[in-house]
Amino acid sequence: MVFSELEQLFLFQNMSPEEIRHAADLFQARIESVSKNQIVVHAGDRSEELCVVLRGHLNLEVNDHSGNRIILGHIGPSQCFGLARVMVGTPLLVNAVSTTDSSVLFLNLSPIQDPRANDSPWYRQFLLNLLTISSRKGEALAMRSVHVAPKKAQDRILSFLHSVSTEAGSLEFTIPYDQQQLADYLNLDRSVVSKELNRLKREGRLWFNRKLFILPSIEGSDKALT
Amino acid sequence: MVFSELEQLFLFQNMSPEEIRHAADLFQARIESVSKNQIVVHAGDRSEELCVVLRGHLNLEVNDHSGNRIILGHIGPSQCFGLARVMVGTPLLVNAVSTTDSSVLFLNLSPIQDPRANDSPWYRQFLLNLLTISSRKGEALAMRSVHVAPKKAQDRILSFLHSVSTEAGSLEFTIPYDQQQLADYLNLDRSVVSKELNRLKREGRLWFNRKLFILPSIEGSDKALT
DNA sequence: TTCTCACTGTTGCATCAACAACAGAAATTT
DNA sequence: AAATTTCTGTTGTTGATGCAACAGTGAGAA
Repeated sequence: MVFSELEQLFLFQNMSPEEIRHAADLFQARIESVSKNQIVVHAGDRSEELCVVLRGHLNLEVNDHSGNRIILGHIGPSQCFGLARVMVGTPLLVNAVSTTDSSVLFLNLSPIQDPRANDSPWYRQFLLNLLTISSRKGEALAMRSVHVAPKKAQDRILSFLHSVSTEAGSLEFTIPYDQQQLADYLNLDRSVVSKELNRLKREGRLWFNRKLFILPSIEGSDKALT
Repeated sequence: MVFSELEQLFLFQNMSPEEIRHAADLFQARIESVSKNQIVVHAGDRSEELCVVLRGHLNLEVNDHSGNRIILGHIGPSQCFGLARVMVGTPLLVNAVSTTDSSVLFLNLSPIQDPRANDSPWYRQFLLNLLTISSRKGEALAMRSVHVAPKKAQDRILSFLHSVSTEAGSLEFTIPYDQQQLADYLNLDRSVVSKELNRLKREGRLWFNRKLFILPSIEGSDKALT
């Protein structure tokens, strides 16, 4: 177990290496390597483990009962998922699918509910970190809901791209999805995504190549992209 | 301030009346009454208050930049919202709109982040309760994402209704939305919702009146509703 | 009771996304 | 380098949804 990389995680923010070691011990921390396109955790899973991505990328996917794929979000390095099922006790709603080779940290949080377990001084900080993480996840889901809301494909795409641009703090950015995945994230057909992206490119309203995007500096006035 | 009703809240689960009093004091608890159709908290609000509905009903709404209304969810008695903005520090994404006369408890959570603030024994329990609440909110948002995903209006409606039925533990249940609100929740046009609901009723696949719904006991075999 | 207003039912039309299908380009693999 | 696979671009057709508009119904207020 390499503890040094754990210190970088937001999950352990404001905790000393010693405290992190305690936590890792209490929660039976283990690290797993997974190759591309594996289901890291299956929907319906009931284990009480929190999953933290150390390296690589995962998508959270639901398989509609009509067989369609819904992508609810993306989990990058230092982000995590699976908290809700520990706290609420419901089975995992999504498949967590690796889109690259990845390594994932698993923490069994069952002791978290046990009243006798902890008066450790770090415990309070750890709960605060979890709370922040959970809140961020909620915000991300709410943002997706907003991106998916517009009736027209163009508006959905632009809503998403502007959001990513803002988060990145730059007009040039990469998105974590290829076109098919973007379509599944925005609840659109892939052909429509391709069509609209290329229309926007033709009209000079953005430039893109694969997962790299550039938005014009001032909306509608910059023809440098054409 | 009526503390007795606070003891019923999940937020204060496993806390003694004394501890609840302490918490209410620390977080400057106050209760506000609001009449129907008021915006209880505006989108963009940056206060650090957690809001708990004591009586009445609120909807969480976003106003699309195209002027369309998106309903992200419903807040009933003992449920709460506004946690994310306290933890993450982002302005509130939604308007919280009362759909009935309501009373709302406000708790200023700013001290939650302050390390010196608390070694109170109840603090850990309070954080756990917040964590559970936050997780539930996330689950609700994820469920909505699934309900909104199907391409056909019928499937969205049935996905939502079955979900409410399951939560209610009964085939007879009421939904917290009228037709226009349901349409905004499912990202559909109201005329389509009306059309599809009545088609389903005609086909005996459900019965409804206003906000009351009844689903047949065995999918597709029960004609008692016709 | 009557009046008013909010909610619901229904229609026609135009539009846009879904779907299937294929061709070309780019990236991996061998 | 060649081969294979994955991703992207593009095209028709179809059908469902969006939209606007109005009528009917029921609930609540005066």
